[in-house]
Amino acid sequence: MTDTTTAERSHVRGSLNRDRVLHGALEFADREGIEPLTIRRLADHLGVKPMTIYHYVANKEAIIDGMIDLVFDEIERPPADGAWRAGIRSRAASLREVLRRHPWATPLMESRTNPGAATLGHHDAVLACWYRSGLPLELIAHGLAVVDAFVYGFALQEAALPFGDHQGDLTEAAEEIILPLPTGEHPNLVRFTQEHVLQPGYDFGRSFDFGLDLILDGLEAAARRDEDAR
Amino acid sequence: MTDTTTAERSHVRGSLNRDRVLHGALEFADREGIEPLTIRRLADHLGVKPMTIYHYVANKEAIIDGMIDLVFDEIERPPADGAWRAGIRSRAASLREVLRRHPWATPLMESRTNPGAATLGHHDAVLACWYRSGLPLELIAHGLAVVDAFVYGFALQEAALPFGDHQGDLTEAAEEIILPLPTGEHPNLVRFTQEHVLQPGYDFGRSFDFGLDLILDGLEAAARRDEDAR
DNA sequence: GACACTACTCGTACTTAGTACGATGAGTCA
DNA sequence: TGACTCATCGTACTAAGTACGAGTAGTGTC
Repeated sequence: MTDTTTAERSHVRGSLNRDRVLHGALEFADREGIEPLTIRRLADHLGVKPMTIYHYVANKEAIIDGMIDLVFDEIERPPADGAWRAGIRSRAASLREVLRRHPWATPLMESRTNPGAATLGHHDAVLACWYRSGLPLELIAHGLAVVDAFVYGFALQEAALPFGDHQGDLTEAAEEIILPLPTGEHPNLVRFTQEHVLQPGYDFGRSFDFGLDLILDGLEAAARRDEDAR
Repeated sequence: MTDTTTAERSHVRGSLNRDRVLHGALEFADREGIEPLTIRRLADHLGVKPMTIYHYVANKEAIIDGMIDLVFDEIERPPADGAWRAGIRSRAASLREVLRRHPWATPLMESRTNPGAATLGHHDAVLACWYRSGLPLELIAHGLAVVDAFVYGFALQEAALPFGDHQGDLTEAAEEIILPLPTGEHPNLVRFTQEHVLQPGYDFGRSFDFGLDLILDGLEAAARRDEDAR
């Protein structure tokens, strides 16, 4: 969205720049996770020595701020026109997809105190869509909070699934963690695992569309009730 | 829930034990956050030297596992009888309250691969309540995922609010972050801040009950539709 | 009462982080 | 050519996690 022209390098001498640092960090975190992301390893990944990085960013915190802003930049914004419900829906779906690509980011998205341009722009565009709905302000605020809570929480749960969400891993993990439990102590956990999680075709992600539509339906119903009440 | 008898200390000599380590860590994290929680600082907090701690826990990861299990232990479980909706509702409210007391815990609740007894027991009790609802399995799975996603996501957002959620802090933060933005660049952000967030009596938390009821209503409606369809 | 034993505590030190400070060297322009 | 600039990096300091093994204070035994 915010187009990252590679322009501003007037001095071509340097092979590195802030952009490459941030994208390198993003790649690294996607592959290895955010905890293993250290300045030294990032430097290796970028083919430079650790201290070189500090020429482009103030410190590690600034790198994380920048990474989160890159993530926000990837999220599809609701179009400036069209039905609000479709806009909110597709933005929510996009947010979820982006968080699947960057599972380490979920807990950080709303907790950074130094929002970047893409972050602010994204939130502004989302608010624009909500405002366009014509819903009463109270409902807009509720909708905003509930939809985002749902998407972030869902992403948090998806991130906790044994990686890749390629069936096999999940099956394996379920069998390793749940089934060997002391016999009979957690009957419901075992039952649910066996008759649902371990069934062929099981897909946690299916609950996403279900939940999102459930929430949007509920909001529209509330809007109708609200309208009738005046 | 899992009652933590101080019994198993047959040798009274030691002033420390695993329990005190974990509770100390919990207190520390509640007060200072989880990042500042280091073995050295925890040792200070407990009045011992760092290496003493390792007599009671294998390593820092084990401390975090234990802390999360303590948090799960604080969550009110749905009672073994009574209406499922009330059980799910009060458990969700309790989960949210617990996560408010331990905001650092939210991202970790579902991502630890070494669940403790309280964690497993909690999930088993929640599943029991869902099963008691008599909803079709597919709906149970959706309900489970959607309610938890909502609560965790909501907690994540609440944790991101300038601490204490004592009005003043939030007002201050909103004024410091949003209002000084480049004039006119984020009209919706500014508008929403002014006409909603900065209004007297604003309370983000109100959206919790709204969202939770919206989801539960939606589930009941889906259950009715499902029943009619057979 | 002396002694060995055990459980707990801690001192020391090694490894891996973040990063301050200043040196080096390559290109640029006068 | 020499002064200047800027990107890169070497060195080193501080703070983490924690391995290893030494001290020590009770306890039970003869």
